[in-house]
Amino acid sequence: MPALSFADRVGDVLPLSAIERTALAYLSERERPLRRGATLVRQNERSGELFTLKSGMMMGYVLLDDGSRQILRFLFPGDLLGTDVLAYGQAQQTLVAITDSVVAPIDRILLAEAALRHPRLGLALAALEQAESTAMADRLSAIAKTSARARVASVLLEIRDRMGRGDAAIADSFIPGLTQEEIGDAIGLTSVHVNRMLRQLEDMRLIARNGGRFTILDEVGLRRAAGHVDRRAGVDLSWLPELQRE
Amino acid sequence: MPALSFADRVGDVLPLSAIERTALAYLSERERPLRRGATLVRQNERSGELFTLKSGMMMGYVLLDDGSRQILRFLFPGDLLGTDVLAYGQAQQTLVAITDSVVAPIDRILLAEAALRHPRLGLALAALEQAESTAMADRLSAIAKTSARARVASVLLEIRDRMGRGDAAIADSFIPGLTQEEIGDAIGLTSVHVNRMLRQLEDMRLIARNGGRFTILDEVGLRRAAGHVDRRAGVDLSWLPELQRE
DNA sequence: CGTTCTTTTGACCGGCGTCAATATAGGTGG
DNA sequence: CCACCTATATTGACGCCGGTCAAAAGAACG
Repeated sequence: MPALSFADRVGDVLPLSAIERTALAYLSERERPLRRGATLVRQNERSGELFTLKSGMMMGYVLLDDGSRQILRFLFPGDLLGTDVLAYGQAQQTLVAITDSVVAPIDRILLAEAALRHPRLGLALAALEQAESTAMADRLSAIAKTSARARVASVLLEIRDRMGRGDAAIADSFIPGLTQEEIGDAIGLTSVHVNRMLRQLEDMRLIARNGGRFTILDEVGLRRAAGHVDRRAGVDLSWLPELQRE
Repeated sequence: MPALSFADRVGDVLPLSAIERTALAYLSERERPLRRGATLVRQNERSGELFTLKSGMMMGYVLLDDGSRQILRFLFPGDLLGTDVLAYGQAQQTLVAITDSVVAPIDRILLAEAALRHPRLGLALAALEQAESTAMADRLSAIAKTSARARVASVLLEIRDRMGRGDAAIADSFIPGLTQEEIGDAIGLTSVHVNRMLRQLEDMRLIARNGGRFTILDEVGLRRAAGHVDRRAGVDLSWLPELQRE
């Protein structure tokens, strides 16, 4: 089962006391459904909320001066969205639903108050931000140093892994639900070249495609084609000192 | 004057009470000098400390499977280094001194205890991490979408801006102290091509070079060549609710 | 004052973007 | 349920940006 609520996500990182968990659950009681293609937050828009993605799939991107779009991350259930409102007065990226989705809004002031009452939450947030930074560093390295084919293979594996976390049945056959243009905007390629690379991977018998459905035929080979992007260790806050006052 | 201590850096983001400031100052009392080229932390090394850079210039990089190096960030006085030990048991990047430098180590357990006693610190840390993520997103976008010339122009401007923060006299003439290979490793180019782009910028009368010294001849032109990398807003935590218990 | 690192320049070429044409799918109104 | 219409996918031709290889000239350092 995927982590769906905010409390679950923080709890992945840090064992929460019952009191902490209750405080967090209180923050994200509401739910808000989004249609495919709907914009949740617009870049540079002033906002005082962040969100948890409860179901569906979304993306965060920035628009560059030349009008092109850089997709920074794909978002899956359990992910925190729009955390930039913690540090900035306005959103730093646009958040759009790729499929029909449900998010739970969290008011940043309520969140801050919870963190002031339960100080471990602030550190857990810092750790989650750190993990996000590290993931972004991996993507940056991949874009800067690896070939188009490796990047396409890599993004396929990532999507599969992250979709699969919700449904173990999606072992090696899945429907990304992304256009080739979106894939390209995420990894710094044109849609035309993404298409060529997908054909190559197909010709190499690493994947098969049928309609929108992808099947991984040779996971080891695909992973090798991706250039061995070893997954980093998970967040670990077990070293945190205990301090009563709960 | 640049922010040099950890308390100063956090204080940039959040007005600190005297008690908070004292608690932070206590964390980074020691100093540790580093020779040019010295490695402070090695990737994948287990560590329980983070650092503030008090003087000098450093860089953080990762080594990729093909043996190449991706420089993730250049570090200047006031910056926090090695914050990944907060979320991970081991360092996620290698930290090396580019010039002779001085760092102040901060024990992560002591830092965590301080944050548990002064909860606003945890949120400030989260905000600083968020800012780092945003900066990395900018670099990723630049590497993915802009030309080699724009990236070189951009990194020159960034280095100048960040060096200049320490010494206002360094308005438009400065010595980066980076090899062209290091510049290339930061922006995803070979040193050969960095050299070609520097020559182009010189031929365009945007910059001049003399030994290791760079002079910006036409800042507007250089900024245009860099592709209008608009600086994002600074971190702002003024919305944080007050909550006694200090 | 040699040795090694860095810079500089030229020749060459391949990966990926651009442009364009066609096929296919999805979605909408009638 | 069909006709139309737009978004997406696919493929080919062509060209350029930036990598690779190589050689030589500085520059730094013991």
